[in-house]
Amino acid sequence: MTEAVSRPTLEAVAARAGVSRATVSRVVNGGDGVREPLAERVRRAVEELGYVPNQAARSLVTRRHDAVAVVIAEPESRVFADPFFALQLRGISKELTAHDNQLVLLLTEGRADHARVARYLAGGHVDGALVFSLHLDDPLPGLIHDAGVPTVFGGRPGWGEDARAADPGVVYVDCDNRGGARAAVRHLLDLGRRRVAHITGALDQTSAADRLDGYRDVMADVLGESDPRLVVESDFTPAGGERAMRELLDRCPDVDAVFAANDLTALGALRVLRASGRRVPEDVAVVGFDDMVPVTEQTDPPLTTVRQDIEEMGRLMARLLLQGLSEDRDRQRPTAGGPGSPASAVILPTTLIRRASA
Amino acid sequence: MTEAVSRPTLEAVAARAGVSRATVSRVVNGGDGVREPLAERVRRAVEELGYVPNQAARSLVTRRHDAVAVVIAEPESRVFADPFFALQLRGISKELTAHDNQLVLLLTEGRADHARVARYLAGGHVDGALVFSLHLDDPLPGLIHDAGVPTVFGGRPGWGEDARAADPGVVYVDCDNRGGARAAVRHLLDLGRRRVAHITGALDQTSAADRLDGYRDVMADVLGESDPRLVVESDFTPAGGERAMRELLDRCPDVDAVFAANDLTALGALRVLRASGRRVPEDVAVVGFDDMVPVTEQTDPPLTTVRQDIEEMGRLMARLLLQGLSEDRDRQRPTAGGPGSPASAVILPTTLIRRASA
DNA sequence: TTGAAAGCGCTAACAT
DNA sequence: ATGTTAGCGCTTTCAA
Repeated sequence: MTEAVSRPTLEAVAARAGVSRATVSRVVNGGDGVREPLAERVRRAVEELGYVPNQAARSLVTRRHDAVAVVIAEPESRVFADPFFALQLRGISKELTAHDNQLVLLLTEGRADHARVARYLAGGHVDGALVFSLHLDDPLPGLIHDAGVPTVFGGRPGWGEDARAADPGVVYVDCDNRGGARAAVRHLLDLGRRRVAHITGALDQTSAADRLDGYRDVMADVLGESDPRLVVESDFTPAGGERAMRELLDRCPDVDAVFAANDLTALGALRVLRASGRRVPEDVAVVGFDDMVPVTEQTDPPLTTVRQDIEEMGRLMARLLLQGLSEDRDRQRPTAGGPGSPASAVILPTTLIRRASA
Repeated sequence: MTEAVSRPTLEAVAARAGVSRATVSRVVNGGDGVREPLAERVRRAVEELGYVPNQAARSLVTRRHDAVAVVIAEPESRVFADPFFALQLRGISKELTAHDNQLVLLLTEGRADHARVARYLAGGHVDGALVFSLHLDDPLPGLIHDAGVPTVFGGRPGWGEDARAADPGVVYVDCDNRGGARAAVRHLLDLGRRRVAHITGALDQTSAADRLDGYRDVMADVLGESDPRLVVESDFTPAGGERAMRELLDRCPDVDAVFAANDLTALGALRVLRASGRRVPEDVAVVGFDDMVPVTEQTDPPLTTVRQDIEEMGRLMARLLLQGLSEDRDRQRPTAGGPGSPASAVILPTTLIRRASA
């Protein structure tokens, strides 16, 4: 264990430079209003002593932390098996870093942790929060709201239209799940497929629900009523995809296309299709969602999918939050949301990426 | 954006409960030395006001933060494509949470970020640091040492025996890379294979170097001098594994076994082997390293590999750090390392997991 | 432009 | 057992 020494204070720097603490403080924080020769002396003293401001003391008076919490609420930790979160984190980290903010990661392993997270957020450790992967009945939004921390959600929060209307200040970033799903299904129909199935994601998440809606939109539009047996519920994992695909082959052996709720699910489906002797795309065409390149380019055959720019979503969430924070500071009052406030939802577009699987 | 309100202070709670700030402080921090009726009154006041202690103020006086930085120094962000980090993070997060510590994640996207990280660590935001994925010429250990933050490294730091000797306080957790590699290669030889190749990891990391050493140990032992063309340098990624395997087939078409530096590499190798028409394990046996179950169980054929308990490593790193911190506090002085100090290296065992690929 | 001084909210001696 | 008080290191009026 490396040693931890007590660091010099403003006071020490001031003494060394022969000025007051106030002057040192000014220099350290941008230094306007301090004449050059003096400022230089202070800078040298800072350098010589290796002075680094004590953040706790600073926060105590400024009430800023330059830190943002990232809350990932994935009970049955799919969290990291899925590159999805990783990519968002990357985007967030980049944006925060660019604005000299720190990232405090709060992983919740289930209900038990919610109180802890709420307490932390209420504790005023961070200036704001970025929250992911909410589920329908998640108590977190309520707790976070009560904690009074400016928050941006990743993905449309799912606590119902009523609550949504009651709290118009909610800000979130999402991709056009429904539109992307429509494009995928339309593509399959354009290919001449008629028995187009859908393996859903975890339906307690809005992304999964929205993709299902998109699928239904197009099926209903083009084919009139669609066969409900063609929809199998799953959970965004490869194993779930396998299970679902098996069930699908069982109930509808004549299926000729599958739209999977994400690439990981498609991966599982592909495996089962191959094992069952079906050729992709000749017998069954497959489309995924997300476009995790390491996955989609290396499946056999390479996966046609709906791309969303996940890293950009992360970056955008962070940007929105920081922007909101600085606006709050400018007007000395937190934003309450409402019509005049920053966009309360940013929906990123999706693109269909054609590869060999459909 | 949700609103942010100004929270009640100790003072307010004290007023409401009709006691002094000190008493409230005592109750809030465990409450020994306060008689029950009073304590109860305080607790009620806390409850009614929704009081949450201001962490900045507390840290200012206690010099504790109950927060630990996790530094992941992976320049060319393989960071999240590889479940490895994710698993470690999980372990760390669990352990920290159990001890009411927060996790501050510092991702570095290259050299440029090192100064920032160093500044942050020196800024006294966190009580300690957990540092991963160092490379041979990494300046980070030096910077961290200068910052004077208690640190535990993940994986044997690689800055040479000299520096290592100069700083005996270095603590790290690693798995028995060399021993694991030996077991893998011995297994292949036991299978009767004689042209056993090794696809290395990124050799600027000690884990890769140690696995290579293990391979060489056994090859030299059993076969005497081994053919250097059987070793191909790679980088721990699937794409790297593919490249390396192609090169290997090129130079040694008679190869009958491959020990890959990790599972991801093995994945790439398997693909190339299949594409080349070789059967696994009949023509070429393959062994990986790590045992990322989602990968190893779903390759075709399932991958024989050397298991290390990655999550446990993370947990252990955190535990070691927290332990060191509390000891430091007990003796009022940071640990300087040395013989009397806590274990300076914990090496976790590895196990060979036999599946179908070898 | 610079300095003096008053806190920010909390803990920890020290009194009582 | 409880209260009083003195800071922790910093920013920020307010005077000079």
